[in-house]
Amino acid sequence: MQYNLKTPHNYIYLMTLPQIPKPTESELEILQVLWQHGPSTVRFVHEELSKTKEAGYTTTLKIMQLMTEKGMLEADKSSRSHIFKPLLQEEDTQQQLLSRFLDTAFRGSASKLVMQALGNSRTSKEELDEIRNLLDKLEGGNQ
Amino acid sequence: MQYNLKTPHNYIYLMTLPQIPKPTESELEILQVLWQHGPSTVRFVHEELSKTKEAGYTTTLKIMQLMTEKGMLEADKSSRSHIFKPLLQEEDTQQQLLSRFLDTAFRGSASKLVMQALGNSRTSKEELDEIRNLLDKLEGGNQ
DNA sequence: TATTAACTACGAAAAAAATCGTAAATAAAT
DNA sequence: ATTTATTTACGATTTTTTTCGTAGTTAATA
Repeated sequence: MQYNLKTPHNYIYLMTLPQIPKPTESELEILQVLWQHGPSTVRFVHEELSKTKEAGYTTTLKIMQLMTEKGMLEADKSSRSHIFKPLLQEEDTQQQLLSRFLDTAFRGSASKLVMQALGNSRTSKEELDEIRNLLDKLEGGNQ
Repeated sequence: MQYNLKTPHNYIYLMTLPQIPKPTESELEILQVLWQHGPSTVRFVHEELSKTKEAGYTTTLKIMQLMTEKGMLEADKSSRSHIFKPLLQEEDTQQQLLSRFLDTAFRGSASKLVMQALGNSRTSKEELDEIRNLLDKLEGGNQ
């Protein structure tokens, strides 16, 4: 089952669904690999993580097994190398994390966060234009 | 001593300063109170936190003491109720947390983060204009 | 002055995350 | 058919973070 919070009547699901705990940083790293590359084996995920991080294979395995217990992943065990797919949607999770991060790190000020994010990272002209479009839309509808 | 990463020659300090560990979420909550209200007693911080959170007084005390050991806070012990002030600057810390969050949650895509942040929080016209100004500046200097 | 209240110090424990070793099973290679 | 390699299962340990109780000190109050 996928937790897609954007289906119609999602408020009903939101109330009845078991609460998905916030992924830890290690869990998020694993989710990123799965979101980016699709359902994968532990081996693959571990290789990906090893590019930027030092960790034992069984550590990655263990975390992924725990994530499965927690309902974050689903394991297809039909072949020997189990294939894990994320049950959390990337955007939903990002939204959830962002809203929390915004509160704890920026005391809820989205504009401060945005200013810092833009100020300190090279963002392409295309992306900046995209943001400008969004601004237009927002200012139009706002007041 | 204040860790102001924006002083001249900060690269020298950056290399010689002991590494300040990333504050945990509880630590960040405490820092927020201190940043917002200035140097404060444990009692005050604890009262503030209690508005939104359940926790024992000694818990807050302990965390603040640990933060002092770690070099995040400085305690003025001249009066009985110690007065703690943050040694981490708000903006520096936010920048550090943001850059990490950007990587782990948004795989480094600032524009995605910005779009989601703006899309899902009511931001005033004034703030939107401020962001637009920044966009202008960025696109000017970019290419 | 005696009692009560508010603090800090400190240790210990509980909870949450991450790490790792080893055994058992399965597949692949020789 | 053996041997070797890969994989999962699982328990145990370590590390980090949070929580709390208690003792001792200082200040305030009766």
